[in-house]
Amino acid sequence: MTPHNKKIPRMSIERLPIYYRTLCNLADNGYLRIKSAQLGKIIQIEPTTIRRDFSYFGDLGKSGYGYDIAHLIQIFGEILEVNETQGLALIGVGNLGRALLINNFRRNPNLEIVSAYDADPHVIGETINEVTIQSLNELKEDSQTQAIKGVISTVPSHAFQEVVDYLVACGITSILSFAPEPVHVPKNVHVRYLDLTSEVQNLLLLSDIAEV
Amino acid sequence: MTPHNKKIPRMSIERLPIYYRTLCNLADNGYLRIKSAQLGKIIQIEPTTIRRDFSYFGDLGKSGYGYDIAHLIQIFGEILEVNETQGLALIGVGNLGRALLINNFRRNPNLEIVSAYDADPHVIGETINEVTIQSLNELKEDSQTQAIKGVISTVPSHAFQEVVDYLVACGITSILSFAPEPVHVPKNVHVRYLDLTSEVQNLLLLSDIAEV
DNA sequence: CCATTTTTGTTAATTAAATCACATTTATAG
DNA sequence: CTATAAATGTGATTTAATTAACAAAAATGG
Ligand SMILES: NC(=O)c1ccc[n+]([C@@H]2O[C@H](COP(=O)([O-])OP(=O)(O)OC[C@H]3O[C@@H](n4cnc5c(N)ncnc54)[C@H](O)[C@@H]3O)[C@@H](O)[C@H]2O)c1
Ligand SMILES: NC(=O)c1ccc[n+]([C@@H]2O[C@H](COP(=O)([O-])OP(=O)(O)OC[C@H]3O[C@@H](n4cnc5c(N)ncnc54)[C@H](O)[C@@H]3O)[C@@H](O)[C@H]2O)c1
Repeated sequence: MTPHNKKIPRMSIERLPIYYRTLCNLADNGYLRIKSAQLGKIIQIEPTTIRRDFSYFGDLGKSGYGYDIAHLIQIFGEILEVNETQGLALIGVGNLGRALLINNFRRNPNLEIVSAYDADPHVIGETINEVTIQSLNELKEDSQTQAIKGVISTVPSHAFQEVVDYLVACGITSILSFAPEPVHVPKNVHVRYLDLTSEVQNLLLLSDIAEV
Repeated sequence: MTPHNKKIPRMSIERLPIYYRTLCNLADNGYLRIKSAQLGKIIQIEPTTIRRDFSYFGDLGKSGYGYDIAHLIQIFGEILEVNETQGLALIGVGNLGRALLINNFRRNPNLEIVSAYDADPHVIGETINEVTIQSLNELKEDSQTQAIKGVISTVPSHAFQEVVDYLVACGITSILSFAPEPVHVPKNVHVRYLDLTSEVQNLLLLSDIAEV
């Protein structure tokens, strides 16, 4: 059997980071192999969903044996490009941005906030975790001299569209926002939202609507 | 036509908070009515999806007119229970938890972190934004004297299962975690994850796999 | 008041995701 | 080496979500 050539479903890709992280944890704990049923127990995904997901990335398992954890990590790590540093820029170093910068993806060696920007003159010039906060208009030049693969924005909603317009002008195409303000961008630019309020509201809602 | 009696799809419920927020913004800006097509433009959802979603909650629109914004806000607000304060507890007041507590859902008058807990004696006793940080084992009593509708956890992954076990013992059934550690809970307990690393990895991935 | 336009709500069609079910492969034990 | 057990990978099926298409309803403009 050869690897699929069908288009890989969006949801299978979305689950890759979870697979990757879980497999790394297992490897760290000395495990060498895993069966879809065991993995499913850990991350609460049906084994059959796991097997189908994996099948999109090649013939990764062995019948009667399971999957070699190191091999899965190798394959998934390649897709996630964990062997090259993915430089990120942080826009808005308020309370939330500061927390992200202090942590700076400690657990993910290949993700790194390499530069940070703010509009507040009181904040500009301050150094946190070896990153010196700059004025946002320095980003254009920075993005030419260093690889910035994406941006995390923790600016307030009211500033977000304006910031995004500037980022787009700088050639940034991947933006993750903590402000839920919907923005308009060219279709080659991707904006994802991490919407805390919606998450909390849904959490409370789905508990109310007592489970199936 | 009468309201549906079919089961409301998960995804329609998931979108409610976004509808609600957007409609409130429109109302704040003086708008009185909205058409599914306009709303779709703003939040990037197909008008037909919006109309179908709305239809689950009653006969809310008028042909040739659109939807009355105040009416939608009323209906959706009721479902989201925005008129009763939803008390939340915060567990883990490190850098991230602190940012959440300082903000404390400023923009959402009905969501409120009413108590905060940590394990670190240096942190316990400190007051942030009128909330005094307590030892986690105070939560059991607190949850009996004040309504805690849900918990936000910003404790490190390695502590999360232990914290969750305690929360479950206290009768908490809704938990939002910033640590991606998968935990086991009874099936009446809901855990949602806000997984920053996965979001970033997917953001970069989906940009690589150049858009459809 | 009537004709035209707009826009909803929903049935039908489509697309996407998850799951079932099982033939096939490999491991293992005797 | 063979028989048995275990687990994968994938067609077939089911379930869920989205989108298309359009009849019916309401508004608007003579
Ligand atoms: N903190 C939370 O609990 C929380 C929760 C949910 C969502 N959010 C979202 O994240 C945003 C940030 O939260 P926060 O608590 O860090 O707020 P904050 O006010 O502490 O920080 C915002 C930062 O953005 C900077 N900024 C403003 N306009 C800018 C611009 N045009 N360019 C560059 N920087 C600019 C400000 O100077 C400030 O440092 C919030 O507005 C909200 O939309 C925060
Ligand atoms: N900060 C980030 O950028 C970031 C990004 C992604 C995910 N996260 C997740 O959020 C978690 C918290 O992030 P942070 O930056 O605030 O870390 P942090 O270390 O600053 O804060 C963690 C807090 O949890 C407390 N704690 C530890 N064990 C506890 C227990 N058993 N009971 C109660 N409190 C306990 C600690 O005392 C500390 O105050 C991280 O471990 C990570 O899993 C953080």
